[in-house]
Amino acid sequence: MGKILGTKPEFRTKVKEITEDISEIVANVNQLSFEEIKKEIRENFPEILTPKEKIEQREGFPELENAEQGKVITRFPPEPNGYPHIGHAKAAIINSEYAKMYGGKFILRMDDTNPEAERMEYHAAIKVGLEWLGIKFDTVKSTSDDMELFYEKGMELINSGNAYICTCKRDDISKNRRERKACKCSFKDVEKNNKNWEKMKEKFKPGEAIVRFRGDMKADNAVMRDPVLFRIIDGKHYTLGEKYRIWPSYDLAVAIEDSIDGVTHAFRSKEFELRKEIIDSILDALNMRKPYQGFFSRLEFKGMPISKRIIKPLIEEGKVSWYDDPRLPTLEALRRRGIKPEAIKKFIMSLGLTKANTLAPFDSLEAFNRKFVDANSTRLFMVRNATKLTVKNLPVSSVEIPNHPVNNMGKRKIEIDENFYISGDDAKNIKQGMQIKLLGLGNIFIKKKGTEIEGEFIREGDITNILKIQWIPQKTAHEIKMIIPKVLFNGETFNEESLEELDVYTEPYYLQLKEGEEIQFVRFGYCRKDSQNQAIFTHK
RNA sequence: GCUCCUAUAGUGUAGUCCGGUUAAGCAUACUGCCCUCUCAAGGCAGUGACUCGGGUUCAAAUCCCGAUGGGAGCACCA
Repeated sequence: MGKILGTKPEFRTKVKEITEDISEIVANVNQLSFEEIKKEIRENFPEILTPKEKIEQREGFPELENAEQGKVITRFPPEPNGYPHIGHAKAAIINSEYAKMYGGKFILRMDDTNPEAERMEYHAAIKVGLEWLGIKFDTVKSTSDDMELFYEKGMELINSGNAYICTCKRDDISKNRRERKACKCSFKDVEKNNKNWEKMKEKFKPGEAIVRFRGDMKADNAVMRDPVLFRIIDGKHYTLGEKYRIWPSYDLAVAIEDSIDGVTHAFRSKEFELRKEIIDSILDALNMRKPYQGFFSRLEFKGMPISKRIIKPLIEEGKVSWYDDPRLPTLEALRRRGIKPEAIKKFIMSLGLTKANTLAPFDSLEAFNRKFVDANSTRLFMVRNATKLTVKNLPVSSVEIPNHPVNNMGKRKIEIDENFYISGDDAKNIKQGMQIKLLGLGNIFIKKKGTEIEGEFIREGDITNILKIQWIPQKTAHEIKMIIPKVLFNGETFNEESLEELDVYTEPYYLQLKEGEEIQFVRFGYCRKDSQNQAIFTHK
């Protein structure tokens, strides 16, 4: 019924009549046996039997409103006040993808209007992180490049009566906001405001005076209740030093920057949603062009804190090593862990532009990553909880083993004698009298099982349904530390077992791999070579 | 407390604006089978969802009202 009305809209006005017809037909059909129905369909409506065509999935993000090919400008405005993490990646990817989608421009703008928080170190880390992600910008700038412009626009707002200088105490301002009451400063005339503005340049101390936008103290949206436009900060700015002491607030800076930079579409995370109104109001008061503002949900992984507030104490207490600790969701940590930038991008694209809260489990990122990593990670043997195995009658003194099961990644030669290590877990499953296969080597008959195992080479062994295990020759075994990162927090509590460290043996070929290369330890999982003596577990 | 945002399988989402062509698509997870000198990858199949209660309508995941859960804002941070 729905289908009929959907495909033939002309029937919609005659719904009553059709309903009767349909019930009659359905009743008739129901009289028929299953076989008869089948026959009827085959003879008269064979198209029903052909499988449905797959619905085309949209590639990338949804289309934008008011977006013209070649004219979209987006931007990513991080504050250089910390190391970049997966949340930054989301904002950067969404904005840059839209620019790409419409053949437009993408701006990186360091949002540095709070000298107390910002540092060159973070500025650099953000650039490194974005470069690693493969994000390219057409323009790189800093908000602080435009200080003179902010002053000019600030004066304009003061002179047009859209802004005033407030010398109330912080607590009173906050109280008035809550009670939706204007303070006495709001009634000062333009002349007085101009005088106070001059005084802000030297005389007033930080905290004694601020410039406020004349919003609406009665507004339901609390950020509209005369927000701050400028405040005095005496700290040393990381690039401008002590040149300025009056700094624009986020609202003013973002509004003006996006407008003059020609940004057409600005995407920010959801917590800024209420600021849309104030930004539009400021631009209206200045008669400046308003960009479209879009919002998306914050991205966090379950049990992996993003905020410095939580991470910093962990570092100080030595619970995590540094911002690149593989348990953290910083870009540097994800890189060390073996997550590929392409996977991060795909993953973030898959989350879409929803405003619903996202607390993604790490597995979905892992699934994307596995696909990128599988094709070119070297397969190597590695054993843990090593148990000794001696094998008699070996016909060869070395074997060549391919580095990848399907792709041509070369072979490696392993020298062998009768002494091997195998994994303790495998040793447990081995019983006297059984046959096992040492991968790439051949079948072994188990003659004796004790704390050590003794076996004998068999030329023609079983192939199916026997234990196939990896091994390491004792004489060339290379010991490395295997680091297995796990979830940092279970709910609110720190997971004391979040970092497992294993001493394992691997092949000497490990030493020839480049640092940072992805390896799949056979029957264990994907790992990234962190150094000659350490590997980090990426995922299964 | 006030205000705003949000709600689709275990998880993440598509669809919602503009009700019908969807017995709700995809990914991941899980299960089973195939392939396999890895417990990976690959191939095939399967389980599984529209928060709840009203209303409008011939027809509601989709529109309206209410409730409930989750998140955010009420900074001289961004």
